[in-house]
Amino acid sequence: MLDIKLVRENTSLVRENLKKRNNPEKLKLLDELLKVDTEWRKLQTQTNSLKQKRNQLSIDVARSKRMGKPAKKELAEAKKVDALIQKNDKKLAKLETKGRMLLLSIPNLLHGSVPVGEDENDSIEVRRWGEPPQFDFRPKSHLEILQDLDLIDVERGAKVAGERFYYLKGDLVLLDLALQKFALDVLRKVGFTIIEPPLMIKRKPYEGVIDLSDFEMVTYKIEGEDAYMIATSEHPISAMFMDEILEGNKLPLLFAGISPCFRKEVGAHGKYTKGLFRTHHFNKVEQFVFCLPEQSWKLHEDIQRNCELLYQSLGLHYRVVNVCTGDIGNIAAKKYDTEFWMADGKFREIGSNSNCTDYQARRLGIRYREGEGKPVKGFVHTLNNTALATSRTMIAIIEQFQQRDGSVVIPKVLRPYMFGIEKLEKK
RNA sequence: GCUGAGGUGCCGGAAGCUGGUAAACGGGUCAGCCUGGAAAGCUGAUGUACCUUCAUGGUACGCGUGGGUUCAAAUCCCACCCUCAGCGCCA
Repeated sequence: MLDIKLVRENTSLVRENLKKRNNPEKLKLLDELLKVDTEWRKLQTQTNSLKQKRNQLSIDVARSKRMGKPAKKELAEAKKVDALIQKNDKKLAKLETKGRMLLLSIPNLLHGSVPVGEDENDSIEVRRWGEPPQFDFRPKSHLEILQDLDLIDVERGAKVAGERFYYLKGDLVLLDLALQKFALDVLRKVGFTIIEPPLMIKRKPYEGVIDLSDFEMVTYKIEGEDAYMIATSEHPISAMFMDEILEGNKLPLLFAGISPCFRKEVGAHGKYTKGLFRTHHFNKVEQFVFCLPEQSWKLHEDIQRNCELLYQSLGLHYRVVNVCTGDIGNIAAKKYDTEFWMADGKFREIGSNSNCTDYQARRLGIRYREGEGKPVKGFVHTLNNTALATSRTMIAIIEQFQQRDGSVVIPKVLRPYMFGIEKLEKK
């Protein structure tokens, strides 16, 4: 959410920003927002003076009563004023809701370094690490390999839980756990606090974190309860300090969240969904940062380095993309996607790193001050970056390190976490 | 899940809870005075929104949240959230 004052006072800046996004709808919404806001302010002022009148009449009534005099005239007048106030209050509430919805739909201000473009094809590759693996045989997809090795059961996953659920088996489970522990160990060493968040959260904090449309498209709701399954630990962690004031001298707060992630994936039609790539739940270690505004751009690069360090230690071939204006979404001011090489020769997303500046924090009411007792200075900045999503990282390992005999070599750094196993192979 | 107590400012914490302008007392922070400088002391300020202005000033809102009754709600009524204590259930 942007600051409504910024929208009012610096409309041209907001307008220019929207033009870059290849989304003319949003410009219309901005105009509507300005109209609603003007109307709201006018009515607010009007209603405030009506309330002043009512308060005065109320005092008059009280005074008359104390002196034992009837106050018929004042009561009648007060009733009239009150009716008007109630009417206005209803209108105000409507305008306020409408204004808030509109304000929420206005996306964040983009950083100057974000490339302007229409869709993912206009995003710019900023670097590439490693070399694509060379095979002297036809490389298989991870799903083929895992099924050949009897490490996954997709059919029974579908029978019991539905499409895009699965059973992981045998050493593949160890690999999943090893990746999580490995990521936590690395992040812990560079100063992150490990967090295991609640896996279900209430509607109100969730509204502060995601777009309304995401409730339908992404999150599972528990029937009959005010509870939603989290789609990533980013959500409960960002909502953690909702409506709180943080001490500036204790920032930045660095959290390494670990949790399963639950996603409906309603809008996944036409996207790549093979095997473990896009499933209804997966495990993930996430980096989440609360910081001062002046710290966020450096930290954005820092946490990018962290996740790349993980992929490099695993020896994976990947590239980093600066996501363009048409594909960046509403919340981030700048976003890097990290994409890994798959056996069909294409790069696909393994993680994404967003600097949300104060956009998320304003919505959640997370502010900061320089120290205890000092006045509140503003909203914190928040950043989130995948450290390691196990499902996609496992795909990368399996497809990039597959062998002619159908086995898969385990990266050396993971072996201490899985009883020294060197290969996934047929038992 | 049940029973009981509670939720008040930047923080602690009291009174009001037989409806009539909420905030004693203590602490923090900021500004001013004092000082060679500081501490202490004294004085004032210290939430949000809207209008107005060069400065400023004015109004409304604010007692966990959302409703209701009333001219008027911290106070009365309803629903919900959370904390603590006890009981119950439970890996």
